Amino acid sequence: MGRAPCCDKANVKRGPWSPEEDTKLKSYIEKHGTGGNWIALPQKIGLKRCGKSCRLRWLNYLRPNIRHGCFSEEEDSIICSLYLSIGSRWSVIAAQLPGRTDNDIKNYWNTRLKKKLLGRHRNKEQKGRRGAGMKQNMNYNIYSPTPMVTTPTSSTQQQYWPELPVLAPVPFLDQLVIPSFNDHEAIRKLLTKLGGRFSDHENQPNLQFPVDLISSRQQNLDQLQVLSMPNVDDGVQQLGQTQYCIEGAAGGVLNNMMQLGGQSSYIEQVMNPQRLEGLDQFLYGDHDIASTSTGSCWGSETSSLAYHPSLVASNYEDGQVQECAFQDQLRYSEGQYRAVHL
DNA sequence: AAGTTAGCCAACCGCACGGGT
DNA sequence: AACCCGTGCGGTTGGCTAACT
Repeated sequence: MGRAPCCDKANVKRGPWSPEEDTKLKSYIEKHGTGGNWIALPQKIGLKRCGKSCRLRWLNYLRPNIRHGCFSEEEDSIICSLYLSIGSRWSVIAAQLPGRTDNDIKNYWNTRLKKKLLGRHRNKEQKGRRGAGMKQNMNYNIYSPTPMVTTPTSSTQQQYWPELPVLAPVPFLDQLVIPSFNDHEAIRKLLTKLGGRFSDHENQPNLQFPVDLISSRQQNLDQLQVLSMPNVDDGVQQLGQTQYCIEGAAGGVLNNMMQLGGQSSYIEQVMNPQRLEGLDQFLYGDHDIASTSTGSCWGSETSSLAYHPSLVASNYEDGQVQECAFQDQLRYSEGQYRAVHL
């Protein structure tokens, strides 16, 4: 025997919402709030709708500051980065894009962004098979959390990305489904080609996040820290230790990140513009990706996390919360995400 | 012009989780 | 500890529209 349905399916209206229904729901919630009980809400208003349907309509369409369509390049980059790191956690991704809903992002990813990525990838691969040479300067790595290091052992002072910490366990990601060889994997491989370089996880099982970077990052967050969803809280507390930035962000996002804090930020330390080039060019440019070979591979099937605090806090400037984005985040999260002034 | 296909997106479904009892 | 119930979430569906044949 399954659980009882949340409402009487026979007596609730389904399908598209009428303007009248929208008005009723919106005006009521604006005046009285949800009352903490979506199930009872439609009866109070006199709507013949399921409570869940009301909630969905409000969250995805009626609540203030909702934006639909016209995703910016920055948003594309953020979505891609987060998707590659945390998978289809649409609500988490949406929380980073004020005004966007998880449903919107999900639809956008499934209908456009994924195809955009794969389409380009395939085109480039075909190109590559036609004999394109190796591109040597594609050594940026949008995933590595570590700063570029100049090795004195090289006569040319070559820079390299230390193979650190590649797959540090992220508490709330340990249940991620290991992707089969499907689109996820294809995209991951693609992004790897863009420069994702991962160390051999098996050979370096106990990698730790560099302490100096942790402290640096945390100093920048002393104005405000955004704690993530409940089951993520523990992970957030360990952000500095376990998470690293993969934001293949477009310039605006990067700028926002760099604005965080007055001092040299984590992002500045770990991000090399060259490394961002890959994703952006992949998305928007005409970079010859397939001709690139970095010998990269994903160190493990488990996903790493891109949910770095700098991204979370990308709407903050000089420690001040930009009110709109802040409130929107709070509103959207409905308590699932808590902004905490420390 | 009519039929077919593909793309998009709002809405629904069902499961998991967490709080309350 | 077990159960109930509301909520949140991701996956899926169905309808509308545009593009194509």
